[in-house]
Amino acid sequence: MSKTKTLPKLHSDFSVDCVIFGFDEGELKILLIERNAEPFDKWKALPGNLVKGDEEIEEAAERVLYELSGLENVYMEQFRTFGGVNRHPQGRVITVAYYAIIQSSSQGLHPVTNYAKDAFWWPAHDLPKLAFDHTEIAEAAIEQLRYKLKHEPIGFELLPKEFTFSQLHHLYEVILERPIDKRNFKKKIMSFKILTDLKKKQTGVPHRAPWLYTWNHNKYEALKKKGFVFEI
Amino acid sequence: MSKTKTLPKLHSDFSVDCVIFGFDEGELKILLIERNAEPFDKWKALPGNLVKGDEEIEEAAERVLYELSGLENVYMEQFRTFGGVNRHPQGRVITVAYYAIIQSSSQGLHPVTNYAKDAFWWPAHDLPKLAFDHTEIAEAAIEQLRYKLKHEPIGFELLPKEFTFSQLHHLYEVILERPIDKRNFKKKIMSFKILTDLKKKQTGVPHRAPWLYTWNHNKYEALKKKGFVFEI
DNA sequence: GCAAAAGTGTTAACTTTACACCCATGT
DNA sequence: ACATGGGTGTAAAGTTAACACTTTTGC
Repeated sequence: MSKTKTLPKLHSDFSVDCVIFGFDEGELKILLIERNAEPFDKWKALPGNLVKGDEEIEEAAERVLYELSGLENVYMEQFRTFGGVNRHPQGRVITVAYYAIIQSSSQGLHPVTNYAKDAFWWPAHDLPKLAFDHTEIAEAAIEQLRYKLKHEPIGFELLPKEFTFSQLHHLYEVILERPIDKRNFKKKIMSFKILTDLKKKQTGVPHRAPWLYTWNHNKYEALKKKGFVFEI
Repeated sequence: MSKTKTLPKLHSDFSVDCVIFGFDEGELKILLIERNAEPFDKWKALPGNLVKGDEEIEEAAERVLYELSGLENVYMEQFRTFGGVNRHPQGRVITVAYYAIIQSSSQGLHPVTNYAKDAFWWPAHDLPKLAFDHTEIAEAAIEQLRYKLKHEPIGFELLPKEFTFSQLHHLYEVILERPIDKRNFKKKIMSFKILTDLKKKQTGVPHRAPWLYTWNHNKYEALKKKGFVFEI
């Protein structure tokens, strides 16, 4: 018998949890579910699931998001792994946490599974008690989001494809929790040259109609290659 | 029988891997070991180990570092979890990767275990082929280190307690791989007021003796609380 | 006295901040 | 015509970048 054949078989049960951010009604929201199985039956929780034996971790995170929202190709990033010894009542289950950023939170969710019907948006600044260590995970994700917002152009991912300058401005003020000068903010964003002016105005507003913009992702990627760094 | 009692038992075998950085002979180095067990017997690898059932992940990373170096209370941070389906020949073993930064790499290692005797420093810019997916892990850690070096005062952790300005300057130039103006760099670092001037000079050098400084960790923490952000 | 690295200041270019009024639209 | 939010420019302050020579020490 060769040496390698005598090696013990190893096995992992581990999960992914997703902190899915949306921005709606002028505030940052997180998608929660109500569990309908033990452990923590009936508790609110982050969407998550065990990772299958033949599944890449990121695939699993994408699956969780897809089942809940019908969305694919969304901004998603692994940010930390949580593995407290007693975090899971069924044994040692570590969880790899991802955060995702999706557009237009109230509309546009097309859940694919049954259990997703109980998903709902919750204001990020006022989270309820969550199952497992999900409160800690969600808070870490919010911190991470704030950080990213300052250093990468991810704010656009939270807005509809066509958005106004005020929407973007508000988003930054709300998530970073500080006032930002409107004119200076516009100058800075414009100087990056990563927005396309759609040359059309929003309609149906009871005041001066604002111009619409869209984010030019390709242009950003091109600039980034040349060493450009986004900073607010 | 209550519902909870029927839940299946879950179990994880997972590991930590540590990318331990040192700075010596004017270059960035990584601590490697040569494995003396299957799988990947005789291969060079990152130090790492399975996490015990009742052990916190961070504890496990600290244990790995301690066994190899005798060091505790070292700058260490989890940076990503790697879980490719086929990364481990014995089954699905995901690994939580940490990087650590230690002072004065060539001296000062006091390994605690036997297997650590085969640990050695290797230049970070010229890594050999490593076991498992360790090459990918090490490269991700180097990228992370560069990033951190620009945004947090971790350069000091790589230097001896008492260091000269040139040492610090070199360290930044070498790790960031670009020339940095000596005078401007000094002005910037000094403006942060996180160094203590030891008012004594290095001795035994065949040229003008440089002043020695030490990093004032407490002062940095105090400033950070007031909103100060370190940026190079 | 020479080789080696340490130490030091000024100016111009650029970036950031502070700040207030008029404009377009719907009702 | 008025209420609502949209849109715009300038000047002062602060920061960053470029740049070269003199000093100290050991041999």
